[in-house]
Amino acid sequence: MRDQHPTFEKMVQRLERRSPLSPSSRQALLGLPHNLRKLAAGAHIVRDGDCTEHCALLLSGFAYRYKITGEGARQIISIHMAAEFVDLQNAMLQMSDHSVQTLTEVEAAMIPRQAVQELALGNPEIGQALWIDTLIDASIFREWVVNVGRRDSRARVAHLLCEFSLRMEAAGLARDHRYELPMTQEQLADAVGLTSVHVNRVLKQLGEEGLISRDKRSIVIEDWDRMRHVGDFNERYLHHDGQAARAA
Amino acid sequence: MRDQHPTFEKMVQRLERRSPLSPSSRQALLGLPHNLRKLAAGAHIVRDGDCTEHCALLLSGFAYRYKITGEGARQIISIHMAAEFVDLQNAMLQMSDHSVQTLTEVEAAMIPRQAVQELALGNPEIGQALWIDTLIDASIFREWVVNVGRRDSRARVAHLLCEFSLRMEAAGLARDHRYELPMTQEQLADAVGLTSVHVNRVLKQLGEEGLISRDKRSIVIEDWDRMRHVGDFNERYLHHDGQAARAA
DNA sequence: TCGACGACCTAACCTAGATAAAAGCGGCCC
DNA sequence: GGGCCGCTTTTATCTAGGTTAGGTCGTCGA
Repeated sequence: MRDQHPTFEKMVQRLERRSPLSPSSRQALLGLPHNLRKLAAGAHIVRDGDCTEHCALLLSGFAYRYKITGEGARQIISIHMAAEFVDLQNAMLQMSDHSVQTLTEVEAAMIPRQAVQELALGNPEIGQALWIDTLIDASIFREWVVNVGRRDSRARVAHLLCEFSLRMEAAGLARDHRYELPMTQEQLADAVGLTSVHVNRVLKQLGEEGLISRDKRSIVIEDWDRMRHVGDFNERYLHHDGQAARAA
Repeated sequence: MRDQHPTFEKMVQRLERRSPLSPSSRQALLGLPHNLRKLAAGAHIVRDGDCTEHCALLLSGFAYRYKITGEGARQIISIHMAAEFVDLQNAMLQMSDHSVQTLTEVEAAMIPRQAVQELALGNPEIGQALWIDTLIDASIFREWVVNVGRRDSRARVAHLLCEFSLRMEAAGLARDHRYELPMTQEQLADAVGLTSVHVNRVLKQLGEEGLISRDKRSIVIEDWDRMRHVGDFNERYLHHDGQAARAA
């Protein structure tokens, strides 16, 4: 596979944080066959109903997962960033039940789903690491159900900004609660189940209260503790910390 | 393990619908060590923050997964029925990020998490089957994000009733869109992100429109097609159909 | 037989957030 | 330099669903 994109290394580190990997497993992951694709902002990686033949690993840029209701409303279900797999979900399930679209320009490694499956089946250590990775995705989905189902608009937006901040930092893409939000207010609205008008009001208010400041798309969380409180944010669900699974 | 509870067999069938299992894998699953527990309605199986040592397989009865917000509101995240694992999620992740409580009297097989992990690591076929099982849970979470984020009250309730109907039938617990709903209107409300008062309004309205009829907790969906439409329900996300993964 | 309790139901009123419509405001392309 | 387009911001108005409060009904236990 010639010289590997450096983000592969980050992906392996990400998996390793939760699940031990032997040197050979590490090599196997780094050696996954793939071809590189450059995608413009707004391009689709997977569409609802596709029978996916590839599993995309994001090498740079951002993407989001969404569904459209019968009424035509969009709900964004998760946001993904470099070193994350999009559609490990769909690599194992025959047909995609949702769409994934890029937020920014994206470089992605398209890995044949066969290769992922064979690796997971042939190497239980890797199988387990990938499994845990999807379990953490599921944990984030659960938190989003709560966010959208039971928090008011202020908390919803604050919660999303907090989640983003921590995930960006964990990915090495931000520091000091300061980052570039790669989405429009309309996309933000579709992520928290509000309208863009109302998201705008909330952002303004959070600014006036000194909780955040922003300039164009860049966000600074000025008062992390208060923001955490306003957003009812507890990072435990991200499972960023340590060992997820004890070795059996 | 003496004589196995018959629901173990159903659990194996459930897994087999999506992922092939050899006879020996089947035997290994049936032979999982466990002890039986009988739980009263309203008992906790796992609490948010617990370090779980067991993974519960529901043998009879119903349970639900939920989180409580800082404001004290409850969001129900999923409902589980016989032959389903609750907390396969938590068996692999160190600490539970949510609670699971019984809706009815429940018999559960408490399987030591070590045993599940060893089996998944030692037998990739089983590892894959369990992985896929959790991926389907995740797919349901995604649909719930949409339900709660972007559908109006009528559609939300209808959607939940449709999902329940199909899942009950798939589990052999119902027929002809007729079933016993094992939850109060308040729990229903917490599942769809509404108040119980409003759920009551909506149920009444669905009844008046001839979409459902009910008597105490028992529900009959009188007009499945219309109900499906009202609830914007597309069962694909349940992945009930066939092969989820092609054998590698 | 009488509470006590839990679930269900209803009605009157209120508000958070939706909707609609338009004005600013950069870019960017020609 | 001018026009267009996508995004943000704002204002005014409306409504779906929340809140509060109370009533009904069935069950269970004393």
